[in-house]
Amino acid sequence: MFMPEHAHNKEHAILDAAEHEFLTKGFDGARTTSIARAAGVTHAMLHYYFRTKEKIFERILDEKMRLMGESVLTAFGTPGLPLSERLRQGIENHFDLIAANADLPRFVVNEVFSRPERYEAMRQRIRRIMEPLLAGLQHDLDEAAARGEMDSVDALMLLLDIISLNVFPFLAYPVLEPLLGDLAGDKARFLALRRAENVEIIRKRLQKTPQR
Amino acid sequence: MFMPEHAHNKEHAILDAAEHEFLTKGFDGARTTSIARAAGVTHAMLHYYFRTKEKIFERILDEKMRLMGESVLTAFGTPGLPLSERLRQGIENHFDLIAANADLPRFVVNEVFSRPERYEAMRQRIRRIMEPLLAGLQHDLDEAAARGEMDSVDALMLLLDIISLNVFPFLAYPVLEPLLGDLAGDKARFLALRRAENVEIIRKRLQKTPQR
DNA sequence: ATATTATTTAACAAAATTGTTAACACAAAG
DNA sequence: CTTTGTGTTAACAATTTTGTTAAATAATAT
Repeated sequence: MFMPEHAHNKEHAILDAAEHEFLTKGFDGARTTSIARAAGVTHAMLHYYFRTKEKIFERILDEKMRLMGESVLTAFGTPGLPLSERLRQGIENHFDLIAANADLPRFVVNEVFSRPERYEAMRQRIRRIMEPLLAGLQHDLDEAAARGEMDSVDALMLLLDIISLNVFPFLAYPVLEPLLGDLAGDKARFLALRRAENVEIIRKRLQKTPQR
Repeated sequence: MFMPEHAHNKEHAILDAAEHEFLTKGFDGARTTSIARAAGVTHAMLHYYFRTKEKIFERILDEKMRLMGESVLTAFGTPGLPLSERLRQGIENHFDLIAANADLPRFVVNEVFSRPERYEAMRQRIRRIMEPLLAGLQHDLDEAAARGEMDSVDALMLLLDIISLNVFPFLAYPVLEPLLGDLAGDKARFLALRRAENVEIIRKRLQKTPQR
């Protein structure tokens, strides 16, 4: 029976169960006993493998923050395309990545943004990921503006526009749902419309104001 | 010593302390003993006035949800102005109301959006507040579009654009802060820029695409 | 085979947390 | 003054929750 020794069955089962528990209930609402039950192990095993609830949580949080940063990078990182096309693809990729991890935004808002000590530890990582991306984007935006192809904008403001528009609907969906009228219940169709709207609003934001 | 009997000193002190505790820590993270300590009463008083932790929480949640709905209504409710001006004022008022209650969005995202049973109870209220507002806005948008003054848009999509853009920066501020560069630490200045950006992006969204 | 190390279990322990209760204080009403 | 109702306190209780530990079992190495 060969099995790579890093893939402890139970350790992995615990991490899977913990991910679900922490993502849906948050750190304070999560119960180690509930994680153990879902993983099919006694709760003493949690402590054997991870010592404390905090340590399991950190494992999950680290992974999710990495995914979050990665999603921004891979979404907007495609080079070799005209800027407007790169942005359109970036918005769509970013939207799709969030759609595929729809509970991630709320988790990050809950667990990171509300605890200064947690995001203190991530400041550096965030900067190292975002600053080069912003610098490159700003460079391209400035060039396009100098050629008169686009309105001049600040890269951070533009990225914040995009992320706000892409993320917020997933946070607010439960409250939105009763307002959707004819497309209530048809989440997929709403999301498709929303994705298109986000592309369109950013396209128009960058459009040069017509001279009159 | 006259004192309106509904203004029990301690009852009010408990509600104040509970508001702070629940807003900053959420239902699961909040401790009734901590609320009692902050209010300067024994924790038995909490149960005397409110029976259970749940009941105190509901009081706070109800008030905050009302404030949330009210903020949208009062922000966009000003009649008798041209639509573009009404929208500009609406965006600015809504932004300012959130800025004055900066911990509200996270609270609502945490406590309502993640608990189906909680927002189930609010569906009706949300509909009764939002549907007339949306219908009125859609009417005006359609008129302006028919006159050729504006691009044609769906009112719900437009409102979601605005709320996304206004709310998200407050949710994400802790993560944004290290990226602000020269205006890091100067939250007021960043928020002023952000408010202006939100007005501008919506203005351009509604702008008719130039014929070519 | 034996020794050593890793994994697993069940029972226990400590602390925290929400909620209850009986007694007490005190003002107002009769 | 006595009664009645409200507010208040301290002590207690029940449960939950995280974490520990000693003993049992399985795996691995010597």
